[in-house]
Amino acid sequence: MTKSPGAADAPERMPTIRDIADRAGVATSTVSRALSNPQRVNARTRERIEKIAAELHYVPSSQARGLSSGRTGAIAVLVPDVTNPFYFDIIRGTQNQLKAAGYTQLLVDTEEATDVELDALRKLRRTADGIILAASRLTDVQLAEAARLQPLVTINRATADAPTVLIDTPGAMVQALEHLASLGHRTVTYVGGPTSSWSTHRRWKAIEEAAARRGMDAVRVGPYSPKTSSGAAAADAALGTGASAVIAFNDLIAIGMLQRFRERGVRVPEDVSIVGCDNIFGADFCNPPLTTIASPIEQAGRTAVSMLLAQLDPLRTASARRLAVMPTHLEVRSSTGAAPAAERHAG
Amino acid sequence: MTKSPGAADAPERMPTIRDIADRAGVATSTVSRALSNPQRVNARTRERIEKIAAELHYVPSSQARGLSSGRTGAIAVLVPDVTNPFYFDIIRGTQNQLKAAGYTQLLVDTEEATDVELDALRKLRRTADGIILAASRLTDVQLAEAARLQPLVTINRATADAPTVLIDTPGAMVQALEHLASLGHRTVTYVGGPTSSWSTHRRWKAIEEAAARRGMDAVRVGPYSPKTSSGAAAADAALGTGASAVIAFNDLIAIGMLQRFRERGVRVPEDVSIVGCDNIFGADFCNPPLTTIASPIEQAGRTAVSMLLAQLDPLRTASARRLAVMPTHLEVRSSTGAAPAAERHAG
DNA sequence: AACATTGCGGCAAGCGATTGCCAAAATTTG
DNA sequence: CAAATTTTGGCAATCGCTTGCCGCAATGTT
Repeated sequence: MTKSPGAADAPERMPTIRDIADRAGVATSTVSRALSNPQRVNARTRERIEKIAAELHYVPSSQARGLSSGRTGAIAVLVPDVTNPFYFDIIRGTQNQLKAAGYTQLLVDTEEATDVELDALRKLRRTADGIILAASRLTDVQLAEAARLQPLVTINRATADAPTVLIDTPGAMVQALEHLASLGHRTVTYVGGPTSSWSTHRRWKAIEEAAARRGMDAVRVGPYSPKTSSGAAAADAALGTGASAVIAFNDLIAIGMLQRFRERGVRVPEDVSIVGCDNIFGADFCNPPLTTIASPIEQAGRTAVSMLLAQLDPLRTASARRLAVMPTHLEVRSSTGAAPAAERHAG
Repeated sequence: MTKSPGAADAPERMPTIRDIADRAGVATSTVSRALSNPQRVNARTRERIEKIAAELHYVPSSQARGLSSGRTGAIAVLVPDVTNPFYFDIIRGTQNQLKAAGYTQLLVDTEEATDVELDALRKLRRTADGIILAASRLTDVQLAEAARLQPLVTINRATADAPTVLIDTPGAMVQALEHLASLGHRTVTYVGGPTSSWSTHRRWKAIEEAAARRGMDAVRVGPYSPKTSSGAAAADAALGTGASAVIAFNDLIAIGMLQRFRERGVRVPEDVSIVGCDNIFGADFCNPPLTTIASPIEQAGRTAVSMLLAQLDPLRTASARRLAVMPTHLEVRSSTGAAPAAERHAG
């Protein structure tokens, strides 16, 4: 006896396709087909095989499967910062949809850095069947190259080279401006996000144009890192512009500004109005609750997954949508109010 | 000519260990060793190989590597709800540490459901080298079985069968109680979390005991789902108990309660004091800012990774820590205050 | 100088699936 | 009932890498 029977308490070997084949008295290829290509095999043998597989608690090795088939069953989701609540919503959306489709989600934080992003992308060519790239920091050329090498969908980063899910925040910026104008504001300052962010430029452009159209003044400050901690500097800078209203790149900055304004005794919205962007967790219960630009972010994540999956499926790839634009709207809460008298006279 | 040269714009085949071997004029085994077992090969040949690998932008196939070596290079992190900000901090911590160690993070949402958790665990035996199980809903037996089958570390769920990272919230509950007592509160109600949560029982027990010791009354309401939306019901129930102070299972519920209290015209902290738990994003800027139990959650994630990695490493596995307790402290903000007069007299 | 070590690299057998090709069996067709 | 098809299942080659084993060469030991 080399081993006492029953003492098999060691890291039990997992059953393989072969164990099933032996028990069923068929070849491994038949088992493989029965399990992943059901119509290729007789219904009765398939059932028998499935039964045995279930008894054995068989779980296919995605490794082996991936090696021979080329598919990995995993989709990577790249976000600039896992810390940012905005991406949480995206992650939640992708997670849901991916799980439903039987895919595994690989979560990668690119640290808002282009090189980390490129590096991850390169490594993932092997590991993932496709990529969802949120708020990419890549240049157009880099993005095109990446899209050429692997199936990819971008979120909030338009490109002709890959399907894209856009959140129409620029459109909502116009709403925000109108909202502020109707409250009597004549000048607005935009608190910009990271220079590498495609969105911040889009938003500023939208604001600039809309402001020009309605004869308002718009100035920009920044860039600021999208964190609440940037809010203090942003608030001080905004105050420096003398504007009575500010639109922030995102809610994180806006919430940070709220706190700074309080410290400095600046009342919101009496002295200054502020609108954020993204309607993140917390925007509704901060003090005062933040007027912000809301959109179905989680759905953006889900949509991105659908588009990617369509791209992966040779049958649907042709008919796949290349662009989805998520609607946005201005969620008016208490951080915006009538412009102070001084501002109105100046106008 | 079967193919026009240079027209290789198709999904380029990725270089393999073999391409490198050919160029370097060595066997694939040498390349393999040079790349993943450097001291096993001569420095000069190693350098040569590394150089060629770099030129080719070689990326090893984790699939193939995993298949032959048994290791996958991935660690799965299971959380009950990716939506919950508390887990965000954990995820951030694990993500950091895993990336630093060269591992890939697989994020899985178990939807607070035991069967989903078990199912994921089973599938992951093949896919991941180890598991980090946050706030597991498993029974002791299930957990023991899981730990037997694969390397695993739990967070906030003690068990003798696997290394554990505990956040000492019960300890902080005592602090919270003392804090409330010193403010004149005589009775406190605990708003419980999900029945399947191990933490909620631990916390209640700690409160019960501490309250008994200092002659306070403690009652429990619940269970409630850990979401802000549960706050309304929780707030109403808490009001029903007549207690002047409440300790909530977590900040999510506490923040939801804050909103409900405002709706009902109950002032915080004048009429009722409330303390949360976890110090999540938002606890500092809600209205009023929440007194809560804080701890280095992100570090808990990092520690869990370290413990798991130690377990994976045969050299360190013996010396590995089996238990880490993260310190906690009461972060006093504005949601707690002196007990209303009625309460003080009653005491 | 003869022998024992050690260092370095190659050979080849897997790891667990998938899949192209082929042949036997079952079914349809003329 | 034979020929033509279609089903069904097996064989065996891969996928890209790791690793045990072996042997040669270089170094170290008396």
